[in-house]
Amino acid sequence: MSQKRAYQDGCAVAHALDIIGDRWAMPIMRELMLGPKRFTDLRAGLPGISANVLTQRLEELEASSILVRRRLPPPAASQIYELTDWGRESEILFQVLGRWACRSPTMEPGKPMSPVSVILSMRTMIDRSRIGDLNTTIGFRFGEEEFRATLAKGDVLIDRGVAAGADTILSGDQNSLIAVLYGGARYADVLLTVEGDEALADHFATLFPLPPKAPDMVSPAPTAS
Amino acid sequence: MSQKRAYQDGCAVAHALDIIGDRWAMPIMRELMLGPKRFTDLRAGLPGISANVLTQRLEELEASSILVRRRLPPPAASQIYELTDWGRESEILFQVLGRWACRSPTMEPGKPMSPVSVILSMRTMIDRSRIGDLNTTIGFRFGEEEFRATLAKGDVLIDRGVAAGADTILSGDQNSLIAVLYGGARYADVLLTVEGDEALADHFATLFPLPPKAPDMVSPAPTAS
DNA sequence: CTGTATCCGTGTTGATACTG
DNA sequence: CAGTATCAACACGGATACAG
Repeated sequence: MSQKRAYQDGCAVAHALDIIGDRWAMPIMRELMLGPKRFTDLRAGLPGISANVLTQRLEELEASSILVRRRLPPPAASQIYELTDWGRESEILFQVLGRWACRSPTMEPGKPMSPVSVILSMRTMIDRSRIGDLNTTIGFRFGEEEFRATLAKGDVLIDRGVAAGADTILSGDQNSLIAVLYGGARYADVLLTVEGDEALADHFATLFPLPPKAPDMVSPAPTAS
Repeated sequence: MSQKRAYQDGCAVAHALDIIGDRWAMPIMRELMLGPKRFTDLRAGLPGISANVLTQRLEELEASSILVRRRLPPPAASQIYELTDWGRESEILFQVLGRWACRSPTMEPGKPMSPVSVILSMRTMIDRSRIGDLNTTIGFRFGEEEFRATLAKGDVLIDRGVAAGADTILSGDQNSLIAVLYGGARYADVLLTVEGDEALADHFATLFPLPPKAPDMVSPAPTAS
């Protein structure tokens, strides 16, 4: 007889919080954003979550039509979790939330990130105006997971995909890439291997400017007339 | 010695959830979005919150530089809570969250909203392309709170402000306005009083189109090569 | 009147162990 | 691999009492 705790509020934001405001809900969605995953793969990208909580969140997210559970065809008889179209449209939430939060006065860098987080952060933070006439492909290998960034016509597409064949391939620890993109580190100083065009890899690292930190104060007077 | 539960995750979204992911944190920010409020005013806009939880959230939000606590000058010796600049910049979170959530297959309308929620929903949902060359002011009176919408040059500004002097003034129950704007109800059928230009009030109500509901399914194949 | 502190019943969360 | 069961710790909501 567990009536789920809910804001009794007509506000759409309150409804959003009712369905994705529970602990771990959004990180789970994040891990599925670049393609379906199995239960165990989800746990790997969510250090600290326990199996029972993951089970419960998956049920709730399925009930909210954010994801669906599918059984793979016979050869691999396992289950996978996959975002619905509407669930995938929530990526804008992650982008806006990420852009706002990275300016937090209390955010401290250096904590580990999952491969999917790193790729999504690139999708969020890349400055398209800096792409210019770059026309190239960059591959990423983080553990078992592979991704690819395609830059062309001043735009970029970053997605899951085979790294082989890219003009440059970055392999190793995804956290090291964060240190390079946002922390000013050089590839030589971190746990990343660069194969192929090294100049391209260096240029790529300049496409991710960090916005300035927010001052923790309130400006003159918002006025309530 | 209570170390606050936190995702140990470098992802900026995880940091965002660490500071605004707790229950009631975002609704509190919402209530402050249109100007500072006192403790008791906050409770009024947040039915269901208990005093101790509100106190705790206010402390945490202050520690995160989202709001500041100020003591008003002598005459009214009470405290107010006010968003910082960065806190106010979080409105984009509410807008994106609201636009995404109002398409939820499981959202049911009709639940009560606070005056601030209603005003913020207008800021979020108004379709600027429908404003045309309207040049007018509309006032709102919900209980003690007054707001004003100024339409000019194809744009709109909606804020706290005295309703008197507007071309049309809508007074009464804020939930009734929701029914008119998004539910197709007419002013005559709800608990709202229209003073002034009634045709304007009717036209105003057509500026808030609802996006279509999301189907609860997943499209063909996102491909994970 | 405006908050703050404390207690208590309950539900949620999280760690470990275990089963199909 | 994919979860379920159990149990301890914590967070929440409500009530009450208290301080400026």
